[in-house]
Amino acid sequence: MAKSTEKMEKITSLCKRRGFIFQSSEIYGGIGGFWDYGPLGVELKRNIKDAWWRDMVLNPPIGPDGKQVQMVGVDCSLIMNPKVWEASGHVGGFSDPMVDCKESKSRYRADQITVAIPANDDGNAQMYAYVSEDEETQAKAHKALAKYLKTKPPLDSSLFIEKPLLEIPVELYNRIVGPHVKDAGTLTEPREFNLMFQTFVGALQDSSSVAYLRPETAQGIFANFKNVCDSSRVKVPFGIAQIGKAFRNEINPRNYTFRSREFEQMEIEFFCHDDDAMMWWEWWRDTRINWYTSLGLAGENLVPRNQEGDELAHYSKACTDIEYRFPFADEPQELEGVAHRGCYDLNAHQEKSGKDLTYFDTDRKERFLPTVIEPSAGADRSTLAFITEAYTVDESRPSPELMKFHPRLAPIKAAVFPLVAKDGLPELAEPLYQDIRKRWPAQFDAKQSIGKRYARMDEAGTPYCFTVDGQTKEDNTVTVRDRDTGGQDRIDMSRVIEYLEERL
RNA sequence: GCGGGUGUAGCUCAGUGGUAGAGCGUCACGUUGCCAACGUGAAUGUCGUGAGUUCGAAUCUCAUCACCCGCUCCA
Repeated sequence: MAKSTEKMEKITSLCKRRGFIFQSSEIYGGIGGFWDYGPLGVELKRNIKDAWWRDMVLNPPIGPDGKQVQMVGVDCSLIMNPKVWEASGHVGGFSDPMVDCKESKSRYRADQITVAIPANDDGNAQMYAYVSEDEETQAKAHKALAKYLKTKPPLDSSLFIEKPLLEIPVELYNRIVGPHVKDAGTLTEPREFNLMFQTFVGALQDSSSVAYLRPETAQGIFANFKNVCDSSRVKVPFGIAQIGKAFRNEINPRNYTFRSREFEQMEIEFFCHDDDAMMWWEWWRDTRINWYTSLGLAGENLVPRNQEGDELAHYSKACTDIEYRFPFADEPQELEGVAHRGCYDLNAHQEKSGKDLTYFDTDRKERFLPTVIEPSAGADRSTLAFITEAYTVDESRPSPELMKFHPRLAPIKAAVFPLVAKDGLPELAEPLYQDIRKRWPAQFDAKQSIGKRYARMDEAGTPYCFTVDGQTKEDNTVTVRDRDTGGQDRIDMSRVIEYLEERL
């Protein structure tokens, strides 16, 4: 087994054991692509989302123009008018039924397959499928059918009929020879490959009530562009941010929580004049990279990658994927995309809705459709990256596994221990604990040996442990122990809050 | 979606047809008193799920679900 796989298994095991991440509905055998956060995981993820909101929305860095960056937030519904997804391009084009060929591993659009059937079909005859309007596979199918009918090509048109694949009952598929194979029965039944989750709005479940769980949070922002402009006194350039759940029916969920079917996004749509767009794009790219770095995703594992040429959407001028080297893959995997989207989205919604979404810039005396820069981050992917980055094995320690979370992200900020559970030490430690927990998530532990308690906190990633001992009774000092070094300092008990404040 | 592997206690795993196990963790009591210490005791299992074969299935067969690995896919 690869070393990296072993590391990933150690991480998943610790995450389960300590209550970071559980498989969804585990007692019923789980469900593919869905995950739950446990008591420590929910704090960690919440800290990540809070840090993002604080650092990007409430107090973003100074902009590339030297001015404060205007940011506001929204929280949109998961289900929107289905026309939103028609405008965005998520419906249509990708909802065709597909058939797979088990033998050739090819995948075809079912409505593009034609089947040649012997005219004198006795109920057992082989049928030959080809890709409609594809001369090569058509010729191959006709030739094979001629051979099957024991006649010489060219095949007489009276000897066979042709039907679209979708008009042939699925029960007969075992008699169909696929376009790129020699034997019958390799085609699967047609399946929908639309990755959007469908649901129904209202109690009557018919086609008029079909709706979708959003596959991204971005469209709620675009749909509310005008509302935000009209209600919040923002002026272009400005950004709208949203954190929320999104859903995609991933064909193949994999790699722990990385490719989940239900996931949370942290998205910004930043609206600016096209003239300034590249400047803002570069600024957001750098800002986002710095954000990850400042919270501990430093070094070689964080890899910005510029999309080039064909990879870029046709409307996009630039896009950088911020990627991370996870232990489960050789190639870095995307945490966030910082995309220059032109005015594609607003334009699409303007056309579909018939509503004017242009913006009048009073400084420029110009009416235009703003260009959008979109830093779109995965909250669960970031969480997994921070977990992976924090996971450390130090064989020289009595308890080798520890989580080196950045103090801002640590689920528990501090722990308070009486060195022993007697001699009045718990009574001394208790008020300190009560003091700390008013400000930060903290734990009190008087059970078992002191070493075990430190070790437990190391696994949870708690950066600081305060221990009340015999000397506390004499001079009111406690020891503070650092998670990463194991080193200890003595500080006055009255300085503990101050000590934490300086570091959190 | 295809192929391979795995599934037994919270975690790691042993258990090849005949009473459900170990280590670690958890809890209690005692001891100790700054780094998963020691002793004693305890709790914890739909053996992934469902069918089948059998007098009898964790074990054999089939199906199914989940996870892992390699392809594939990822608008």
